[in-house]
Amino acid sequence: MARYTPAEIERKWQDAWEADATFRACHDPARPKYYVLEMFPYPSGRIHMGHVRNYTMGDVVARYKSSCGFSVLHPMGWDAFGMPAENAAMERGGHPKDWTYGNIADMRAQMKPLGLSIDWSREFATCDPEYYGQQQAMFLDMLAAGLVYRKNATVNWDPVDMTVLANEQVIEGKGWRSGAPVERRDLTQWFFRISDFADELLAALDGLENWPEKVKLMQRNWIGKSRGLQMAFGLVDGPEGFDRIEVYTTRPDTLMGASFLGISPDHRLAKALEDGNPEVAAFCAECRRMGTSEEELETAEKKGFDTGLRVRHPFDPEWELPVYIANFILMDYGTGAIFGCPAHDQRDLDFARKYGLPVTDTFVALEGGEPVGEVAFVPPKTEAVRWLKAFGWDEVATGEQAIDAAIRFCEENGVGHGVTKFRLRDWGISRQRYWGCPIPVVHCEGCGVVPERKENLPVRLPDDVSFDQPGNPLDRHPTWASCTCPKCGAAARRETDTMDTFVDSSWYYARFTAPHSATPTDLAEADYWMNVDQYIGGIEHAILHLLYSRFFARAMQITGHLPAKAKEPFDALFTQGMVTHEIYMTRDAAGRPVYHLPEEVEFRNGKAYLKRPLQDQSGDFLQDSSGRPLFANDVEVIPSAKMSKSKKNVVDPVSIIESFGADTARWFVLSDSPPERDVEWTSAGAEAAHRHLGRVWRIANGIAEEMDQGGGIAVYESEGQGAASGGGDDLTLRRALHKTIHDVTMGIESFGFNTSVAKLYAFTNTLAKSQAALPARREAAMVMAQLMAPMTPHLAEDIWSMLGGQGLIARAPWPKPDPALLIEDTVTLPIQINGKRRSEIAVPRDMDAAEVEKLVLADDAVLKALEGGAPKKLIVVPGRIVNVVV
RNA sequence: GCCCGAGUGGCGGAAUGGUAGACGCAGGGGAUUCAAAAUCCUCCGCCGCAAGGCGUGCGAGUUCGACUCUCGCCUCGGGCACCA
Repeated sequence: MARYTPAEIERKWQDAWEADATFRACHDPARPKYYVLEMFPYPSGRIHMGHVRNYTMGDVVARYKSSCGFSVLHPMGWDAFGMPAENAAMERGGHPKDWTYGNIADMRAQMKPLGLSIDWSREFATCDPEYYGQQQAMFLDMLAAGLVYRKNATVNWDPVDMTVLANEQVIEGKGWRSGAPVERRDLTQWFFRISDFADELLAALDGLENWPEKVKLMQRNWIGKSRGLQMAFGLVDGPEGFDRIEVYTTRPDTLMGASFLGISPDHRLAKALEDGNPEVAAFCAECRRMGTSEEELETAEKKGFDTGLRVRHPFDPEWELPVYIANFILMDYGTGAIFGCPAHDQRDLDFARKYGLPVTDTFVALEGGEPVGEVAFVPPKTEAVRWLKAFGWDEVATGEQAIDAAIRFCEENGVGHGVTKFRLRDWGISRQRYWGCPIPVVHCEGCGVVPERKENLPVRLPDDVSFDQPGNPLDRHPTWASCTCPKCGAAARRETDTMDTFVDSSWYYARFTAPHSATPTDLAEADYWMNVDQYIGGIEHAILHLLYSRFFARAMQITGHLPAKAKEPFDALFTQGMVTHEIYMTRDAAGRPVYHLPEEVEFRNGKAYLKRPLQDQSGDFLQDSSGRPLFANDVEVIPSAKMSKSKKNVVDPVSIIESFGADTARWFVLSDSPPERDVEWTSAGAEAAHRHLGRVWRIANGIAEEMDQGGGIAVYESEGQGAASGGGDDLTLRRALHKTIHDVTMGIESFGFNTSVAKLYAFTNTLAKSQAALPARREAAMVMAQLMAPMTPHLAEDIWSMLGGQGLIARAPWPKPDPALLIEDTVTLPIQINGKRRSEIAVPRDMDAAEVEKLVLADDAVLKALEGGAPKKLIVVPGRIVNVVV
């Protein structure tokens, strides 16, 4: 008997699509367009199951929309700049360019067998000079439009490697490679003025109806719009040039509870004090040894240094407060200075207890009203509290009311003014690295910073670089930075910083609409294809990548590279979960964990064993603490975690495709878990998926064989429609089929792919057991193949073709359910007694409530529960449920 | 530390405020087979002989009815501006 052979049919149908150019995106004004985009991958060298899941979801949408008559754009590219290429060059030699392009070739070869409906003619990598040259052109346009500027910013500096470190390269305050304590250092860097757009980026979130609420909320919090009071505390005998400290606070209502002033170690005053005082200098230096990440600042022990300076409270000249330099105050936010109100802020309270500062309650809870001890009293601003120190509002008022009144009071008394501030900071894009897009400016002694001329773009990265010494290879390259000033022609020096790789990924979606245009975009193409109708990617990009892209779309509109309608580039966003796997661990003689790949482990009687004893790199067998070879019954199974190389819990899609085929991998990653949640890869699940596809194929093949015996396809062409009028088993099958069309379609439309898969499983069972006539079963199998086509396209084509379908299933129109077949004549009404299901009755769909009540009251279970009495209440929800309250 | 999310059988999960556990995995029983693989049929939340009772992380609440809504906890995961 014929068998399902994925290796053969997948190759066959991929060739057929290729020959047909099925997935070539076609600018067809006569058809509505649909742009589906998955976040493009970083070319690490291997695709992983997360990629398979991400791209399969996009492929389902792309193929489905194509069947629905849309002209679909579904491109793929590579987010190809970034640190791993340089790390590889440092660790293993070689060149980042070779490493990256080699990885791209490998990953493309691994991806192609998945049978994704991608228009590969639009492929590009962000490290292509063609791409980054256009990015440089846009940078120059943005510079001319005033969207880019330079200022000082703080970086992590490794004093041994003489290099700037990324936050992830700082481990417990030390450089990951050198182990040297990291310092903070100020460098002049390029910034995009994203904070000018803060209010708009915030307001426009409301219009993004098809974005997940959680992503919008995260962005709202990130932008962090706040209304507060900016005011000054007068210094008592401050140093020369300092008579006041400007403070921004969102809680001016607690001003009467202030007990100290805190300033950032990077504050102008702190720097001035450092000069004359070694102790201050030492404290600030210690603060600067911390990393730059917010996480590190917030979790570090809160420390302060009493400057000895005092300020006067604005409401009482006799009331003086100490001024501390504190390690947790960011210079970038507000004014770099705060007043501390320990009673109503936990961090301030911890600080006050540590340094023996007073704690003054300004309000207490309406009930209870205990004074603050070791836990600050921080109720929601909407909660009414009793004020002990109000100035200008009622004794009982909410925080919000008090804040408004406090701002008003302060403004009236000339103490300060209400201001709106944003947490969002400008986007620093300078990176002191080689493998990124060069910033196209020139430093000229006479003219200063001069933009490169557009005709000189791209400013290409030099190929002759080495990574065998510390520092930025561009900076120490003997000739690359030497150039002439575009303005005066004098000898000048190129900017050696490159751009943040987030810049690359902030406009690639626009480039896909015209990937080979000689300008960053082609407005006619952008106008047809934009916006991205469905964007799909990981939740880890919820804030930065998506916010930067939204900013870039606006900047591109201002500089004429995108039409106004593309201001919000992603109409709909879907964030998918990760693929996880169990971790298999043993311990070596020293008790250190040793991790094992899934393929090294086998299961017997529910326990995990190693297939063969472990060897180390030199081939010696590893031993456990008692000297036995590490082998059987030593494997500890740790619950699922994100797949990572270090834990070896990775499953290689290539080996899955080789043993089961792409359709099985695709079917599996779509089944089981809802797309937005993590899915656990299990070999049993993969085998089940494969078994099912084989079953579907066999059912279809059986129908095809019956057809052959009955005279071939032609006989059924004319009878196909006749199936609709058949009664009995034919009708039952067709009802189930049309219900399945409806359910699967709804599942795809709502990103409930797992439920679509479940409905297809269920329908397969129905079809397998159906006694319907051959034409009805043939129709059912063909429609089922169509419904499966977005998920398992090769299998679907094969079934379509063996049952006599015309052309490619990829080009067949999506089936529509017949409404008449969706309505059941009889419905089963569950009967609840006091909310618990106790019985059920079958009634005609449209029976009126009074009739239903009569039947219910005659039901055995109801009679028993009533014990002869009357029900207290009888609720009939027509067509759904009945509840009897006794 | 701050922000966001998720918790349902042995496992992954399903369920417009209306039959909790669809569908799949694992497991039990059976058919087929010399035997096995493959395939097919069937049972399967927990306690209980049964009647019945209990069940959606924990504790309250709203409702005729709550996995679903509200409040308070617990646990796990993601993000925190130079990883991408």
